[in-house]
Amino acid sequence: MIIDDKLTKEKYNQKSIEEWVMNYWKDKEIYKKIKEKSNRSNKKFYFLDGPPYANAKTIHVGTLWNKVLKDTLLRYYRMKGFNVWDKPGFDTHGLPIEVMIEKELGSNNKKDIVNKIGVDNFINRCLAFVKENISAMTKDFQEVGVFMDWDNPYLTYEDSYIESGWYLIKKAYEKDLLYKGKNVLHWCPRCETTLADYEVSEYKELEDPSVYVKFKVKNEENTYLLIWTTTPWTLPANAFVMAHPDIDYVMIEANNEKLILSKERLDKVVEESRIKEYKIIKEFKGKELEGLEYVHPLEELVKAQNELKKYHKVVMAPEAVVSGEGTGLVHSAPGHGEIDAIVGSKLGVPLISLVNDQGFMIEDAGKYAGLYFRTDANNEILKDLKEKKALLHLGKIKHRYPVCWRCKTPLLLRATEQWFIKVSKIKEKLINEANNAEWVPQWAKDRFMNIVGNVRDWVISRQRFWGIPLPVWECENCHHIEVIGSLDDILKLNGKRPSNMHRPWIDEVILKCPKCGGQMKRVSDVLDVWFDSGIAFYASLNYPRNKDLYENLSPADLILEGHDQTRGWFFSLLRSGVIGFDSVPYKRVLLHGFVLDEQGREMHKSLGNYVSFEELMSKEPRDVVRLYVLQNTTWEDLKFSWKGIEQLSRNFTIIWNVFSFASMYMSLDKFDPNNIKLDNLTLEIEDKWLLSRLNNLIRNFNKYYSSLEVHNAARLVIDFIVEDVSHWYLKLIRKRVWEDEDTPSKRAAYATLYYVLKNWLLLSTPIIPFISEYLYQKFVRSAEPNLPESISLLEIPDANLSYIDEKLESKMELAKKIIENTLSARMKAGIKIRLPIKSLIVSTHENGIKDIIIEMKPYIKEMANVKDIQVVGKEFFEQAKIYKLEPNYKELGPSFKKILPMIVQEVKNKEEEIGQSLVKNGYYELNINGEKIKLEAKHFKIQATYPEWLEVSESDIGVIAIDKRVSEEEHSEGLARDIIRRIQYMRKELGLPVDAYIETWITTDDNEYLYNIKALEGYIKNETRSKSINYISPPDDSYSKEWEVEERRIIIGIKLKQ
RNA sequence: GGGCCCGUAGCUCAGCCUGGUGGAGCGCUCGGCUGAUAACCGAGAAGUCGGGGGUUCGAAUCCCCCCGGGCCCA
Repeated sequence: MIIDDKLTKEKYNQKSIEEWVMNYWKDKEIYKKIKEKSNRSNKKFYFLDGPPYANAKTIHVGTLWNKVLKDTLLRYYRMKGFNVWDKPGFDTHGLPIEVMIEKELGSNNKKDIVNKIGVDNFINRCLAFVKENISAMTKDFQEVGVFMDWDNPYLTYEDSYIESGWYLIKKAYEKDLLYKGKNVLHWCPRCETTLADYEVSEYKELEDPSVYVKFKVKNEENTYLLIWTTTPWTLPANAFVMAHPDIDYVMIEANNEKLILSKERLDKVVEESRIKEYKIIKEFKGKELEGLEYVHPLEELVKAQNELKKYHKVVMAPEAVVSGEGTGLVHSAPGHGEIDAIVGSKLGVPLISLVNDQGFMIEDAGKYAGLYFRTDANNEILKDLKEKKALLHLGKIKHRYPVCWRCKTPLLLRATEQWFIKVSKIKEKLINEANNAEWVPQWAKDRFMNIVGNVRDWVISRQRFWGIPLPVWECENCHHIEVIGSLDDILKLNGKRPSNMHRPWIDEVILKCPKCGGQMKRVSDVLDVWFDSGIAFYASLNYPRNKDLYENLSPADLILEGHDQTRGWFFSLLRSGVIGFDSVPYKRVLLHGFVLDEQGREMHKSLGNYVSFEELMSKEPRDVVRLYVLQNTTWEDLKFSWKGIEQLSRNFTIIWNVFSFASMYMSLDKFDPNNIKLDNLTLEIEDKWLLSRLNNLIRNFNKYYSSLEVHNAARLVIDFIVEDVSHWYLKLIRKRVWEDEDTPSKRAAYATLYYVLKNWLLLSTPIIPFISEYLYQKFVRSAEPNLPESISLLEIPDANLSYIDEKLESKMELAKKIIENTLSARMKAGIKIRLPIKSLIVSTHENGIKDIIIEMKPYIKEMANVKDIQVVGKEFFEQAKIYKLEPNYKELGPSFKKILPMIVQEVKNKEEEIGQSLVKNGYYELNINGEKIKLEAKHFKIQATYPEWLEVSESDIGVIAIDKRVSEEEHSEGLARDIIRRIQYMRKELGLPVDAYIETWITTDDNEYLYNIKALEGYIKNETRSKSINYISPPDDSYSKEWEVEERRIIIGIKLKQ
């Protein structure tokens, strides 16, 4: 079938195109058909989707970028013949969702959930909420054309997923990696719950005591370590003092006491404590303090100190010593500080917390038992320190202090019992396995390896409800522990299958202790929500219930997420992979950036710079949005700008115009693309050039996709259609397709253009699938109806290397350069393009260029509107140069004295000749009164110019000049073009078909002008499809118009010739 | 405080790995074109390549320090 003209008649509207395509895909079940085709392939590609957190009804623009990036790669691999695994996922558990539901149900704390709401109600509400979000988010993803298996996502709340999670916990247990221990976490004493890191996000300006406390050095008279704290209530739990080994410390004497503190802080401490006089006794590095023992001032008042006093000495902990505050000596209570706990655990210090769930000091706090930590306990402790003369100074500080974001109660750090996985034990294995994955960009791997190298044990337990239940049962009788790996394990221990794997139902499962036969109950914790997504690599494949699938697909060929996931998901996958399977579960990782606002700040609703998905999609077409995010350097942040999108969208008009142009002329000439073999046609140079460019594009496109440089591929695809096809090729073939006759040259142009556009559509499909599908249907498939139903069912080709001709491409580049230079010379000379130029003169210092110019002559002539091109040697311009000599009297005077006026006269007469010689030889000999006189270059200021008629422009190719002399004939040719342009304009105004013939009338009162027009009648007739031109006033039934052309009045009339 | 990334024209960004006279698009000014026309073409103005130091014959590029922004951690 032939190309039809539907496209030409259609007005371009990207949004309605996209609606059409959406409906088409739906009606024809295109995704299903793509999957069927993909599934037949035996080249597997396991893509693992990082599950977005299902806590909202719409997605963030960053999430859109994430999925579009995934989509473009999946589409690419499918069109490269891979069997692509594309199951999407959603992350559904966790505290943030619990809190949202709590708010909705009016719950204030954990007790409310248990007593007022009921855990079962609460969980059901969480589940319903998450389900609503998942379907809303799915709609958003589908909206931007993300082709993934949306009917079969993996959901972390499903029973099968939970069971898969248990598998890993059991694995860890079997490998002796699971243990129960203490960990310091933020705690809200009102809500009686621990808060995860990401919940500690709200701070308040609060006032606290700022105190310098003296810890007496053991066995030294009157010598004290000076520590600083804003939390006196932690002093009873003090275990040791931390110092920095490399910074300078001093011992000073003041008020008959010796105090040890850091040199840097000395001035500040002296000032604050109002010490009037002191002297420095000693100066030394912190290292020297190591092991120095001290006596705690409250030792006798606090029961727990009986245990803690064994550890009272200075330890080296550079990570704990912050410059710019305190004294360089940090009081450490491992039960109440994060760094303290880490340092303490290395020393084997127990994590002793002296505060209970409600914030009151416990019995072990001795004298302070029963007092609330930040108020009564603080006061009582400060009073005692004063009494014991251990308080150097008591001040006040206002600082940012974390508060509970629900009840605004100040938080405290507190050691609690938690379940851990001993990741530190498998650190070496983690490092080895991490090394097996490839990262794009490469620097991401450095970042990752740094994180892996600093791994700590993993706290997996949370005292919450909406999460994977910790599969640990404990015997009430003998405290034996069983770790359950599956439902089968439950049945084996006489347990009943729960109706739902979540709390509270799972808590009702009672097992029979295999040791003593007693009742075993589940430990009430749930798992950290990070656990969930970390097991996706096997849990999403229904492992271990279906082992084949996992064994066939694993490891994942590709994962890709934002760079914040380096420590997040990428790491948790590695960790779970090594715990459960001794290997890294992915081969390649691609990082993408964040979407920031135009100034590079994070988008926040409160900052007013937030762009919602809804707003974006209502304003911009899908393909434009896709291209916008995809062309941004993938791993760098995207500074979102409406203007940027706007600019990018202009490319789409060009794409449309290219196809519209093609379909207009092809349909006019009834071009049938079926059964055409390019190699059988007589291709012109520009055809061969475009075919070379296309295949170079295909080659680079494939290269970029396989190296995951999607942005480079996207830029290339757009550049090609805009620069090579639209701006260059179409211009070159205009003359050829405007011919009436059916010439082989025209056929070749159509065949080339069709081949190129069809292949280009294939490349553009993964990036902008909507317009690609549309143009495929309307342009390609309407002529080749036997092609597959969707462009996505075709394959992206490999480059046909035989078409690539680098030499030809560089020849074209050269021609372009010459044309540019010619146009530049025209500009300077003020000769518009309509006026033909008689001669273009090019001199070059490179051999070979001459041949190229001769070969490319037709293009240069056509594009620059020149009649002839001369290639000359470089001496041409040297000889053409005219030299102006300005006498330099300072030099001439002393040399020639009296005869100088005669010399100057003579020089004026022979200026050009002398100038030439001075430049060439450096001297010129002159005869004055029979006397030989040697003139040198230094005697003149030499200025070189070119003759008037030559406009010269110099470039890296050589020197290019145009002959500015425009003949009368050429001038009138320019005038003829003026006429032609106006007739064309009128034709268009009348809405005449491109191929219609007309009759034309021209009158003007300028007879000379009319004469010139008459001389060019043939040319004008041909260009305007005029059957005849009459030089009388146009008849009434014609369409006529009065024009002004270079200050002449001209009346032109045209009429359709039937 | 630590690790990594980014900083190039008014704006958005290439170039940096592998050192050799600073680029593109948009915007701006001027001009042109007119059967793809809400398109297109040309010219021009515009840069301390974040700052400083080093290596080198030569640094946007390699090294060190600092400043600003981002992510992750402390």
